[in-house]
Amino acid sequence: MPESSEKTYHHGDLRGELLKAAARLLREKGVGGLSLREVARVTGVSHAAPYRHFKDKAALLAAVAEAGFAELTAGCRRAEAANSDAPARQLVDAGVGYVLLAVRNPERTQLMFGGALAPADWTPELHRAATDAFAALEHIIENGQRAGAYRGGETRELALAAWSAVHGLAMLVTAGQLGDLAGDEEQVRGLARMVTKVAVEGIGTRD
Amino acid sequence: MPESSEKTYHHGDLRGELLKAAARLLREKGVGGLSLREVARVTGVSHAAPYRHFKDKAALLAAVAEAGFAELTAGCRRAEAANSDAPARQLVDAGVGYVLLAVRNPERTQLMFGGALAPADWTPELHRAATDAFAALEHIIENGQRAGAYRGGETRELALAAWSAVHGLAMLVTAGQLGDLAGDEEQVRGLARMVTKVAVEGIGTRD
DNA sequence: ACCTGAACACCGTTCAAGT
DNA sequence: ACCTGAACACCGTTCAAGT
Repeated sequence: MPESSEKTYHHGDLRGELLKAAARLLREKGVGGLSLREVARVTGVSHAAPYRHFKDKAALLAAVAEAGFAELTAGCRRAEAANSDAPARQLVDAGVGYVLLAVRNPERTQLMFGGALAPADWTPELHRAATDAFAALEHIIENGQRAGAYRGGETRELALAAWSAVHGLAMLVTAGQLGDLAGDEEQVRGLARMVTKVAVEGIGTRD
Repeated sequence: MPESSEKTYHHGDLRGELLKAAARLLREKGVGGLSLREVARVTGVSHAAPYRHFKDKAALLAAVAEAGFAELTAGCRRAEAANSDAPARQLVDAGVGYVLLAVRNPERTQLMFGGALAPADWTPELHRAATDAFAALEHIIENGQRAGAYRGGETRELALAAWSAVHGLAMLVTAGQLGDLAGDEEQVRGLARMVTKVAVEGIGTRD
């Protein structure tokens, strides 16, 4: 509640406020329970106002998902930078980070990967963000191949195998398929490390 | 359109018809586009009638998801039976079957794992069906351990690693994250085989 | 026992109109 | 330029009433 402008039609950044409110409501009520009207209500604006800033509800959700992919990419790059010359550790760190990020934002993860956003609702920006995240992972695999830690050949395939393993665990945990692990971050970390290590073994040299 | 009963308040099996209609609409319009009112409309019954057979919309969806888990379990058992004394082949077959089943029913897979069903909406029957599917996979891993193909120790952990890999690929494909592979079943089969083999290597003996 | 029809409180989206 | 308020066509769910 800024004292300066009192009520100058929401001091400029309605778009940003809607985004923040949407992220919060998503976390609280889940993707099914989030309504555009409530986002507007909570932001203190009429239910038609969001349409000045987003084409429709899906566009708002796409923007939230985009931020999620950006965090995934950043985590991957951090893991790479923190373990130069240790490709296997790069991959394990990135994998653990991926799963932890998912478990800390289960509803957003469902939004990103669960099909709440129909293919037609994927904005070009969202596509870019998702592609970037995969590229960051692929880069880590490439490092490992160059160092002779992983077998040669199709980098894309090895990256897909590693991604699948980590992504699968993340989805199983966020869906609650493995029991209620949401609180027990240490256990999640352990499972993520185990699964990622199996992937490292699986794509490793020697055969 | 049976000629016998003409219109005797829908010849007995409204529950079954609703289930069938729901499965069809789910496939056609996705989990977000499916409404209980349309299920009723398509079945030729008033929009309040389904409530005689299902507590609410979530209960109907849960029943559809349940059937999906049952198919998963059946596929696993088929893969096991078809490859007795070849544990690695059991796992690869089961994995490929898992991914193919998902890609053939993308919307149902999103329903089963995508979080459209809130935790509170998981019926006991649905929980049972999901647990059974994991148990069927675990059994295949156990075979491999007994045969000395996989390393000893926690069967649950090895099974989780394998499940994560296969599940991750299935979710990435059905979410369209890997491009539009829905049509190209041969390519999906190839990717599934590759990912499952990496998992077999990863949990294999020798280190 | 099983289904209907009206009713209620919500949605997403559009559009004229206000400042 | 940016927002409002009424309107429209939908929802899920409930409940008295019909057969």
